[in-house]
Amino acid sequence: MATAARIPLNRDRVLRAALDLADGSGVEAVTMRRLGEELGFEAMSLYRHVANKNDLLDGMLDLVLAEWQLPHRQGDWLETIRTSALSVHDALRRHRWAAQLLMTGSHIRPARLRYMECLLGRLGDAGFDAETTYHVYHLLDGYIFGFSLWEIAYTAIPIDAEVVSKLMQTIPWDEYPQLAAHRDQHLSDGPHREVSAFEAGLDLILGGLQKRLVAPLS
Amino acid sequence: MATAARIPLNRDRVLRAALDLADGSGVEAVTMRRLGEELGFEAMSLYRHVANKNDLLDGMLDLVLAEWQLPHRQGDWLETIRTSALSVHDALRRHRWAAQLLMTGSHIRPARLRYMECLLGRLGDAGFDAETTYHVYHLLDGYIFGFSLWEIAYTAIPIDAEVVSKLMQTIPWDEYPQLAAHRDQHLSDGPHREVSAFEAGLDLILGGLQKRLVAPLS
DNA sequence: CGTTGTAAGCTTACGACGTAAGATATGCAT
DNA sequence: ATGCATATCTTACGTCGTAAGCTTACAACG
Repeated sequence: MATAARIPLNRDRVLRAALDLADGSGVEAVTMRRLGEELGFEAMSLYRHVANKNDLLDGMLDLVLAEWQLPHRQGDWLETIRTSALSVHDALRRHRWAAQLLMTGSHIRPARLRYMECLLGRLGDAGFDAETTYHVYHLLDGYIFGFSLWEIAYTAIPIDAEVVSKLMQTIPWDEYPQLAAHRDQHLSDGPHREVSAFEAGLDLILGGLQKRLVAPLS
Repeated sequence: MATAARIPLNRDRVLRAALDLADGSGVEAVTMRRLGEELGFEAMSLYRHVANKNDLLDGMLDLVLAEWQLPHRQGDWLETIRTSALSVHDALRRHRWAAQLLMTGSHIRPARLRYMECLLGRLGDAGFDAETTYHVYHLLDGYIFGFSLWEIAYTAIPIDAEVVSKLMQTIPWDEYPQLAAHRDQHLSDGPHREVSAFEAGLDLILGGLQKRLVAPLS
């Protein structure tokens, strides 16, 4: 660390170090002092390259948003939106902290706007009228980001032996027989390991939407 | 405030004051010092009634979870789950900060476990086999909480004239024509005001699930 | 060569935060 | 009056983001 320390700092180095730190230790570990230490500089030196902490977080978020695949305007609309949704889901899973940042407002980034624009355009091209597009957009956006957020919240902690034994002891399982059975399914290997609830729900929604599109008055 | 100050403190008073403070000024305004001030006591006095800040947040969350309507085990399963989902959605909208707390783990409360137990039981009663119940549970839970979370994040700021004018200036709308149209729909009155995307998506999912239940191999 | 301007990094300090440790006050049983 | 338990307050520590100002390093120019 000491050898590389004197390579001068720049915004990109700061942002990538912050991203690595967040990936490894969670976004709450990203403090100016800790980040400075990681880079071999004093905390206040970072302010030469980043306006303030919020700007730092924005920059980190931009790096994640760059991993999204936008719903482009050619090909089957169902397939396009499906692929894009999965890429968003995956990017957020790779950087769990990003979901938190997306929620705590004031982080509306250009890439996010571009995503919205593309999705809205794709829905219009698919044949939805303006009124329907308005609702379908909210539905899809809410599902894609919401589900991802929730899933991330529940898989934030890696499930090792210690966590399992703690859960086993903390919760009065005899009061919750159904939940205990569900827990066993989680802990056992089996066919359910291969299925993604996110994909399943997405397909239910997309399937329903397609039916509405073909026969809107049914 | 000074007159009521000498009514002795108790856990319930502390929790309700914290809830009011969070409802009014956001969960980030709930600091021990500010909360003490609100009650007319010193910050450290609160620790007689609350183990630490995490315990305080847990207590606040319990008050919100008490507003959830569990999916009971009689009547039509679709209707039961639908009603319960709407009650969760509404409770979280009433206390937006609660969504944030639900996400940042370690806040698994008994009421949340009871909710899980009920929903799992209801799915089993409805006729889903164990394997399907496992996935349908994840799907519904992810949708209900996820969508609510996302919706709350995007409606956290009350939309007044100032916010609107700021958005108008900040965003280069000519780069995003579709988004501009969507914005206009938001700002205009019209039939879309009456429709809830949350309900629409929920119905798409529940409808799809019912079809699977009736004809699982279609 | 010295001088000087600028950018990069560092030091110190302030007011927030959660909370540990211990001092004080209040009320009640003896 | 005395003793004790409970409730409240005081002081202090280490964390955070960051404002203000200082020091260093280097390039341009005479």
